[in-house]
Amino acid sequence: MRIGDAAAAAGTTARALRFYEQRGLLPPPARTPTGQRQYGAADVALVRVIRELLALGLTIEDLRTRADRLPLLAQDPPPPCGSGGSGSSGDGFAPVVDRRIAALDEEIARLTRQREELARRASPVAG
Amino acid sequence: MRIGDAAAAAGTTARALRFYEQRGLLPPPARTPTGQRQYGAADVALVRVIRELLALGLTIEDLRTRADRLPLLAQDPPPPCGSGGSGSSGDGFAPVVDRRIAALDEEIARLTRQREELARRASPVAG
DNA sequence: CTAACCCCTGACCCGCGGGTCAGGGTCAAG
DNA sequence: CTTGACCCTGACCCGCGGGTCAGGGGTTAG
Repeated sequence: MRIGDAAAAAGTTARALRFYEQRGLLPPPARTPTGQRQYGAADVALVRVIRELLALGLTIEDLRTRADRLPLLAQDPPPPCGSGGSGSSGDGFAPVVDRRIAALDEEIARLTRQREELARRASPVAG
Repeated sequence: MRIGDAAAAAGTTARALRFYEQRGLLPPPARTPTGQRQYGAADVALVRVIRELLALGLTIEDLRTRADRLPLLAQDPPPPCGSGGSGSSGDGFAPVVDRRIAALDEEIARLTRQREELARRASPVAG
């Protein structure tokens, strides 16, 4: 499977796959003798996981530092929960997920304050 | 008043004042014979208004297209309400404020969905 | 007069997740 | 063999509100 097909199968672009590889999220795939990247179904599943986590607001750097654990999340049945307390799979993602949730709470509160202040100015019922 | 003092009085930096001037938010001030910018109290008040509106999420472009109306907002008593319906002062800001509020609502909803999805994954009570 | 600070313009830098081009090589079908 | 679609790398571009640097000149207290 060449990069364009793999990208389409994962719902993204070839550029994104090269970018993830360059940033260390995606392991360098095998190459044909002429240098073209070759992907398999597992790679496509991995890319889907990466995009899902990015869409949830984790950063490239968050994923890069835990790139070795990403394939575990890509398996159809998530691995059985270990003794880890708050992780989604006993993996190392709990800290970054917790930080992201905290950042989201802060951001939501900030935007809510902005919204209220703007609404107050737009209709000065008591102001 | 030179730029550094005006910036400090408005709670920002000299760089920001030059930037606002370059983008057309702030009228070009008088200059000394040697080219240094000279500001007055009205300019400082205007800069305060600009920063307030930027902090509420309006863009440089939003303010640029209405730069002529900004000084009205800088006056201590806001001008009496005209016949304009939903404006904060019968000015032309209502449209951009409404758009910004809508954008905020959308963004808040998006972040809230992200937060819920992350929380769901972090503690899979019913995954 | 000199030191220390201020100001001038113009240009590049930040984060962040890629998009888009430029200039070339490769693959599959006709 | 040619054509068209695809792939390669490297480099610059986006938004956005400025920060920071570079190289030069102004200003003011001692």
